Amino acid sequence: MKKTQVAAASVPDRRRELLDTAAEVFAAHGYNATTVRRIADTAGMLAGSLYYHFDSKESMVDEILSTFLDELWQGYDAVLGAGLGPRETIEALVTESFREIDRHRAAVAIYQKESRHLAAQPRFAYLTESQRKFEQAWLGTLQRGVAEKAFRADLDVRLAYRFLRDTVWVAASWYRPGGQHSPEEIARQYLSMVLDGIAVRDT
Amino acid sequence: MKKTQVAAASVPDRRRELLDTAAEVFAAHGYNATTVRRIADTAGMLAGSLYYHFDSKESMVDEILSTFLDELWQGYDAVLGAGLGPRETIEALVTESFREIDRHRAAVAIYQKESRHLAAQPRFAYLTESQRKFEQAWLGTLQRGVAEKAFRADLDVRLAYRFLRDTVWVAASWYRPGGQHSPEEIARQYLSMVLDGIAVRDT
Amino acid sequence: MKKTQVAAASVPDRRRELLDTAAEVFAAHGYNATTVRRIADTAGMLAGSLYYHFDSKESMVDEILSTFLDELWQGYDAVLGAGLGPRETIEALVTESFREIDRHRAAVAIYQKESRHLAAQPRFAYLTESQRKFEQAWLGTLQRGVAEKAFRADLDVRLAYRFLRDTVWVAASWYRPGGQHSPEEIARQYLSMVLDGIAVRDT
Amino acid sequence: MKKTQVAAASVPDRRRELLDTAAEVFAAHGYNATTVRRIADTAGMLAGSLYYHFDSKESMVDEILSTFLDELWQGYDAVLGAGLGPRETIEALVTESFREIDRHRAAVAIYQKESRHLAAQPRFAYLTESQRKFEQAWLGTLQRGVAEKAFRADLDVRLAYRFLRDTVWVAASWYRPGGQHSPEEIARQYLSMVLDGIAVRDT
DNA sequence: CATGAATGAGAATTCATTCAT
DNA sequence: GATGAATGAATTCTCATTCAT
Repeated sequence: MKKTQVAAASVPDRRRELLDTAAEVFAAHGYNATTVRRIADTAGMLAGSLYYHFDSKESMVDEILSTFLDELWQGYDAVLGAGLGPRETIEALVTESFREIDRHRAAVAIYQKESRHLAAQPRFAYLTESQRKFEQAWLGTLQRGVAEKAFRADLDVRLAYRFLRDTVWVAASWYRPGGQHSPEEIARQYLSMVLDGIAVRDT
Repeated sequence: MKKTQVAAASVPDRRRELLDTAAEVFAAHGYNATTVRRIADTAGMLAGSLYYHFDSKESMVDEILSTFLDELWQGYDAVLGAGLGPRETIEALVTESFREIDRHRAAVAIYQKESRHLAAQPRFAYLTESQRKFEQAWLGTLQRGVAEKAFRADLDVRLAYRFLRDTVWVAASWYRPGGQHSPEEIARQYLSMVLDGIAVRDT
Repeated sequence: MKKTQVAAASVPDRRRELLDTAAEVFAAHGYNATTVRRIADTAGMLAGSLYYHFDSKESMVDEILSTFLDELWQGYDAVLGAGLGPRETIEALVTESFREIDRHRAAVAIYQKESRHLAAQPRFAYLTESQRKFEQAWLGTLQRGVAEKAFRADLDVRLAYRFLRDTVWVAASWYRPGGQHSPEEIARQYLSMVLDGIAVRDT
Repeated sequence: MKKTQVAAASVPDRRRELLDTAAEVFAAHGYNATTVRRIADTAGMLAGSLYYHFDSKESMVDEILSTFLDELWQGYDAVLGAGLGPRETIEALVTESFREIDRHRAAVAIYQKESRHLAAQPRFAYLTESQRKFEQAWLGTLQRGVAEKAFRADLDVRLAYRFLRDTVWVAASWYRPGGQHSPEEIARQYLSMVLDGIAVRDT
């Protein structure tokens, strides 16, 4: 009985397993520098065998990135639809982002490093689209925050947007899941720096 | 005589010119994805001809990165040796960094994207070394700042270090020299966010 | 009991069915360009499953071609043994050929396109042998026809042989069974052209 | 001086030389079955080296076929524009065709065997276009011939067209330039058979 | 200094085939 | 009988690099 369950579950599992392996290798060495052979080696099979499961190396990144982005946007949309104030929205988005980094570190790292080149291909148009929604979400919240006097009026909002965006996502390049800080803890620290600064207040 | 002078002067100039071209292409497409042919095309010559000037593709990045780092450290060392307080040191380092981004945007972008894998090769050991000095300079200043109560005592200093470091350098990926903001202006804005936060203070 | 009968009968039927499918695909795309997977797809199974029925892709063409040639030679031998005059023999051979094209269009097309390279392998020696018998039958009949003054004395007989042979078999490349002309009708037209020419006679 | 001439001429010559080699191999083994390595071997170089001269295997056949068709149509257009009667037009077209077979045997053989598959790709649309012009030229001439009572009224003209077309071009599969018959001689014999038939006339 | 031509070591991908289930 | 997964050899193509001219 258990066997049946396992078998039933194992159909998509093999795929997922291989994609996780691929994501790890892509993240470590970069998409271009990663050979299909290396992925296969890591997965314990021959290069050609990967093609039973995937059409191409490209379709592997594709599936990795789109799966990640789907999940990311589920989280983001929940936050954005929750009717929070600007500061709380930023806090929630940052926290959600670190949770995603925790869950999909490899995918995030790939997204960081490769999305620019990949987005040039029609197949990856959704990367550009995601980028756009991203900007809209963060920039909009910042602008609302300035309007509602939650954020400083003297900020260059576009600069602040880039600052926030990069600050959060670059973390994927050094973050190691299972380390001493939980994603929530890191988010709290980041938010503290971003919102209140690192300088002691001159009161 | 003039000719000799011109010739003498133009030899390194040609080199520099080609390196600038190469840096631009490396920055735009990534080191691996950049073919020697593409660099040559951009420079208006054939791929093989580049080998009159350089030993290899690798030696091109090498020269690009080491030239950049040499200049960077000249600036950093001046700042670090000036006997400034922690906050002023951070301000000066950030400003200096944005000036470097302004002057060597391509080199900085390459450094960002490629230094991790390149550093694995002995030839690029200086990248790791630079990284170390980097960390020492920033982390040390932050720690001094906490000790001297210039920076908040409740910070995770390592986290703050990464935060600062990434925040500054990632800018190379979107910065365009000759835009509306001078590097000093951008530095001022960044520092304002980093030091005082983006939130309105509750006075 | 009935089941056994059906099963007994359906074993070779399934084989035939699969061979027909394979022949169709081979004819449409060429032997080399046809993947086992494509045959299997067309037959509604997976590539590996074909290997329950056949040893190899090669053995599929083999069976297709040899089955066809067996039947062809049965017809030819009947004609050649019937004691007809040269003109009548040619007429009968041409008619028989068009009937074969009608019945085994795919096999004929494969034979046309692939027999040359296949014949290089020992396994397909019978193709060369068939070729030889072919030449003997047609060339012999033509020579007999010239001797008996049924055919023009001024012909280059070898040329005429190739002319006839090609003329007939190439038809397999455009012939569609079930079209407006019956094979006998097409044979009649071909024979009319071949025997009497297309020009109006100047009498 | 001679050297300069040779050098000046050798630029396109190398290309042509390689294309001739490629055409020969394609014709002998089929486009698909021909590996790039084999072409390179025959040309005395390594497979990769071919890519200095050509973009792809496909672009090699492309150039082979289009060069051939260009020349063919030059000849055909001259014939078609000469204002000849139907019979003379057919005679001239057939003769011209055998001359082309003599000059471009390999290209013709490739055209015969591969144009059907190749024509499916947009890049080879000109094959379909050529096919169309072809049909128009031959079929038109035949119809005119019937109307002007040069050709028999009881012919199925479409059948006669295919008959003529195949009859002529298939010759490329066995024709060897430099054999005992000149192309003009072969054309004469073919025309004699096609126009007047192989049977002795009942006077 | 630069070109044209080639090398040779991979790279991604394809495919006939095998085999345990 | 058929499936799913894998193998391994071959194929096209890429690219850094070399070198005679």
